Amino acid sequence: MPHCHTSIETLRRRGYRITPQRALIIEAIAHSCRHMTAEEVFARVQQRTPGVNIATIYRTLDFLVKEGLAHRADLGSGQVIYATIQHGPHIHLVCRQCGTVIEADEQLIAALRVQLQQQYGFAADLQHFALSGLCRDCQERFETEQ
Amino acid sequence: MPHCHTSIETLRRRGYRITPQRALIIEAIAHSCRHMTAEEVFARVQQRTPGVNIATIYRTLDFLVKEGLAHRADLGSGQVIYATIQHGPHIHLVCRQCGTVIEADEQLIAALRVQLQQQYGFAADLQHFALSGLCRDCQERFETEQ
DNA sequence: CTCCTACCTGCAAGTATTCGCAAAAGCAAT
DNA sequence: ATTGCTTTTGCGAATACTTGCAGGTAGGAG
Ligand SMILES: [Mn+2]
Ligand SMILES: [Mn+2]
Ligand SMILES: [Zn+2]
Ligand SMILES: [Zn+2]
Repeated sequence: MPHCHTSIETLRRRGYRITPQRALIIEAIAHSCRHMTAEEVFARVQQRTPGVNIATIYRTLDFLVKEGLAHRADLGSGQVIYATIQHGPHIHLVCRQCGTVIEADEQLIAALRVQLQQQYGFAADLQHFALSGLCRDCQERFETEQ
Repeated sequence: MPHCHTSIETLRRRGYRITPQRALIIEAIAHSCRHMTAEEVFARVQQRTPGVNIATIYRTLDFLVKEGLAHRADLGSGQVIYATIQHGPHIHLVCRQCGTVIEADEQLIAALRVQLQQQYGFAADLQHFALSGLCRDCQERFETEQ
């Protein structure tokens, strides 16, 4: 997954500085096919270059999200997860009762995306996000208990 | 807004104990027509009954969310906001570049709600939530900068 | 009204993340 | 290669929650 270079070039073109820390962090999330927590990125970066500070990890991940090169999602697990924009698009359905996570197809929100753009001029980040609610089992439990 | 009683009765019916702390917190969010942060709920509760701990505020607000009696939304302001389910349904569109918040009509996600229920048996909490993205101005800025 | 016990709360310590500031280092222009 | 300006980083402290645990209390049984 050599998408690191794409991201790095994009940032350079936009006038940002490419520091070793940024390159390492971009490489870390580009090489993971899954989501990563800030701590996981930190551990991987430390392996190669000890001395990078955890605050830099957080700052850089947030910077990449702001630049549209990474996604952030809070599934309510206590730690936020990050992924590259290459991470296949999908929605996480998180049950607020039991914590179960269902992965849903992002096609579901294709229509919503178009409407938000047309009615509000808002380009929503819907490639990778979390929705809270009740899973089937917990709905049934709620109904029987009233 | 005497919805406190409805919430209290619901909880009692479900077998939970009604402590003075819970009653105060329920009353606090029921009387505010807006969102409240945990700190704001804390301040209001303290006025009436000093001694209630901030941990109880957080635990109770999360408990109310889990029981479906309150909504929680993270608009990225640094503090999570809570509101009763009476709070009129709407979506917050939060720009990840400039932080601007647009309030959008929840009708936009009526179709999504139905699809999630049919395809995944998931009852999504879509009355009051936040979507991240780019506002019109920031989109234009991004395009000109490439 | 009193007792019992599971559920709740206060407290203090822990975790995840953010922020202010001074020093370090990209990178563009000499 | 050197300089200079501005961005970025490291560090330590602050913030916004969260958790473990021991003692307190709501509310049902007797
Ligand atoms: Mn995912
Ligand atoms: Mn709102
Ligand atoms: Zn569930
Ligand atoms: Zn914007």
